[in-house]
Amino acid sequence: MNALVLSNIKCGECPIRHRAVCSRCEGADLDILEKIKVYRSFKAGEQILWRGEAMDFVASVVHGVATLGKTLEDGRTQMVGLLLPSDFIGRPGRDRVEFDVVAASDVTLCCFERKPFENLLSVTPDLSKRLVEIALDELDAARDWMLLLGRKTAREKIATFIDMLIRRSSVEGLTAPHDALVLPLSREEIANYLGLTLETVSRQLSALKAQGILRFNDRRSFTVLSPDALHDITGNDCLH
Amino acid sequence: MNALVLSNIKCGECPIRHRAVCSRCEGADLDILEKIKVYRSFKAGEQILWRGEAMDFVASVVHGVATLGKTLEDGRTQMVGLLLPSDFIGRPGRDRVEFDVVAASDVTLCCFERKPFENLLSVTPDLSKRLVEIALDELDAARDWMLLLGRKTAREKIATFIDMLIRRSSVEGLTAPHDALVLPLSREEIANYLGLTLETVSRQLSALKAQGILRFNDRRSFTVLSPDALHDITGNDCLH
DNA sequence: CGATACCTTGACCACTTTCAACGTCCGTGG
DNA sequence: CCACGGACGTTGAAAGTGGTCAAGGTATCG
Repeated sequence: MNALVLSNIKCGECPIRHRAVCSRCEGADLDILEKIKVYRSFKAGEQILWRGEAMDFVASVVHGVATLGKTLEDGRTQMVGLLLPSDFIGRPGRDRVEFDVVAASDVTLCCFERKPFENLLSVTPDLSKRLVEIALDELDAARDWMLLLGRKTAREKIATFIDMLIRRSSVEGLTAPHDALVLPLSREEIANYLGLTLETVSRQLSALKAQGILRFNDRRSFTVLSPDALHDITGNDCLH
Repeated sequence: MNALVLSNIKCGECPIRHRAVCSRCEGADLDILEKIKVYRSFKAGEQILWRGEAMDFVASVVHGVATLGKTLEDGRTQMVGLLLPSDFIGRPGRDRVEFDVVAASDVTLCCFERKPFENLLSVTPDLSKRLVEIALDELDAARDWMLLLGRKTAREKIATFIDMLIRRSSVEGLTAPHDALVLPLSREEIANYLGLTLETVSRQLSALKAQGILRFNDRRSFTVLSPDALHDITGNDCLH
């Protein structure tokens, strides 16, 4: 890991405090976290961690979007996770990652040195409980994505992806003025997330536009004109 | 959950003791587990848990194979996990499952009542550590499967599946005499695991047979004549 | 011995990928 | 300021992989 070190902001003023791994920590515990944390920033496209690399740090995403990806020998890649602000990198008891972590946009991480963090973990049930909760949420998300990758059509995959963006649109960086949403990924990255090619992604987005379900302001920002129609396409349980 | 209750065997004689959730428990902790455990058995094809159902029990698989599956409204299903002997059902702090659990063969479970189990969990770090470890292993497995579902060809999927059977062949129930392996699932179940149709599974197995990589004794049991050739087909990192 | 569930194989079809060309946006340097 | 170049995105046509539909085969259990 090789990145700019920034000046920290106080935990009390942190925009992701309410959802991040530290959300249940107060007082003395928070003081310790405050002491061992370091902000680091990465430019869009920079590799944050390489598969198999030892992790000296665990971290929360403060700003920006990062991707977790796996690659076959011949270069085919599949994204296995998307890290938005407040999401966490690092697992209790594991010192290396099994995938590449890449900054999809400019990213700021709140990094904790591994050793002190694990020490705190062993004496702070709130922290370790939260971490287990986060891991289980990721497991649920991974399994939902398995259903998408294994059984959904290109159309359903795109609709599901955008539906997920709507659900997570409260996090910073996914919204533009006038209720517009922002695609946090390029067409190629979306393709790698959905198990498609970038051409298919582009065609399906064009199709949703042609059907009046989406309206694009520019290549990255758009408005969902008909959220219900979109949700119906996802193939997921209907809401009513 | 609705199943036969069997007479228990002693934890000390349990075939899955060394790998299961209880593997790190000794003495008094094991005595408590022994007291709250109940063996239940299910016939092949029986539903063990329904998606969304409240779980009164958590359990380890003692004998047999169970599947975790998700289903879209129109009936398409994707298997999101395979439970072999020693694998665990149930998550710390979660009282319902997000998928269906079905017995693929006759299954025996070692069930622990939820409440006493969670009480024990909160005072037995060995047990909760092991449970977190299990959840993280499942997360890794889920992500490997995402790569398979999103990016591998039918041929690679089948090869990867059989390669995995070889790796896990030490567990009871996957081997037949003379080094033969046993498919723990029907063609349709394999298809649901790999995001294929049963016809494609059948064709790919026939192709591997035609190439002299597999030899079938009957529909469920076969011998891998060329493990290296099989592994090369998986698309995973080569071993050397 | 027949019924049924499971599996195999073939022919055809559709969806997604592949390959290719063109378009658009944006930063850089003349 | 505009021209150029490169990254990114769109669209079209052709190809190919896996799906669908259909028929027949095989094992197993009454």
